[in-house]
Amino acid sequence: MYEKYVKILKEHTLKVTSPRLEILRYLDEHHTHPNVEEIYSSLKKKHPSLSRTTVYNSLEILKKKRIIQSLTISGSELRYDIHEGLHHHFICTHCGTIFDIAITCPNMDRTLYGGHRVEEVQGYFKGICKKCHTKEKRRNNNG
Amino acid sequence: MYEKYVKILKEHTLKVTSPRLEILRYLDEHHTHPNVEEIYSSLKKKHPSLSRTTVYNSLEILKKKRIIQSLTISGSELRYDIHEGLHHHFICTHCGTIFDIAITCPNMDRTLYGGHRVEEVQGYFKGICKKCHTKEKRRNNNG
DNA sequence: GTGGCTGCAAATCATTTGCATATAC
DNA sequence: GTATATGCAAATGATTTGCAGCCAC
Repeated sequence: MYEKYVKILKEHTLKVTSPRLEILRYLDEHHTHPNVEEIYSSLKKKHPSLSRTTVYNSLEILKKKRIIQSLTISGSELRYDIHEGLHHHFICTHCGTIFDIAITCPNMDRTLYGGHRVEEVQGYFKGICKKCHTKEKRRNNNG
Repeated sequence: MYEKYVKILKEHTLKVTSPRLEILRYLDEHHTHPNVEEIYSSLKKKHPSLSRTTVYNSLEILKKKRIIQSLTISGSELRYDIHEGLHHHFICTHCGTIFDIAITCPNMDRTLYGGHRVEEVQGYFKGICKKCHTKEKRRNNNG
C-alpha cells in the first residue's frame, strides 16, 4: 500500500517516517490542493499523536526535494499539490475551489529569462468557476 | 502634484482622502512591489498620524476598483503594484527582489476557460536573479 | 448632516521557533 | 549510537475586527 511512497522517499534520500508516508498518500489521493489544516486534521484522525509542526516540517522537506509544490494562489495560506509536470491553476474567488489548468504557455519551460535563472513557474487564474457562475445566473433569472 | 491621483480616485467614485492620495503616489513612484509595511513606514514619516489599518483599508479599496493589484508571489505577505496592463513577475528567492516580466502568454487574455470566468491572471517566475547568480559564480571561482 | 474613512487597540490565524524526546538507519 | 525527525508550547508576524471620533461631500 505504501510501497509507492516508500520508494519516492528513498529515491530522494529521505528517511521513511509515518508522517511523510501519510502526507504523500494524502496528496496523492486528494488532488484538491489542500492547506496544512486540511491535511493535518484529516491525518490526525488516524494518527492522534501527529502534530501540526510535523506536517509543516514534512511538507517543507518534500517541497525542497521537489516531490510536491506549494501554491500561493489563495493569498492567505499555502496550498499543496503533488508535483506532476507543469500545469497552471484556477481559483474560484466565490467558493475557493482550486482546479488544475492544462494550459501550457510557451514561456513555462524557459529556464533563463533576461539573465535570471528560473526554477519555478506558476500561473494563477482567478475568477468565478462554472458552477458558481451558473448558480449566480439562475438566482438572477429567478429573482 | 496630486491632481493625477485625485483624478484617478474621482473617476472611480472614491472619496479623495490624504492616505489614498499618498498611497497612490507611493505606488506610482515606487515600482518595487512593496508590502504593506514598506508603504506604511515610508508614508508614516511625513504623516505621523497614519495608521496601518488605513493602509490596509485603502489598498483593499484600490484593489477592488482595479486601480492596483496585489501579488501573492512572496507567499508570506501581499505585495502591491499599480496595475498597468498585463505583465508577469519574477521573484529572486535569494534577495527577494521582484521584477516585472514583459512576457505575454497566449492564454493571458482569455476571459473564459472551460466555462470558468477568468477575472485575473498572474504569472509568477521564481528563481535566482542575474545579480545574485553572478555573485554566486564569482564566489565559487574565487573560493 | 451623515455615511464613509481614519486610527487605535485587541484579536485572529498561518506559520515559525526552541527544545526535549523518540526513532530511522 | 547518532543524526535526524517528531511533537509540544510559546512566539512571531501579517492581517482583521470592533469601535470611537473625524471629515469629504
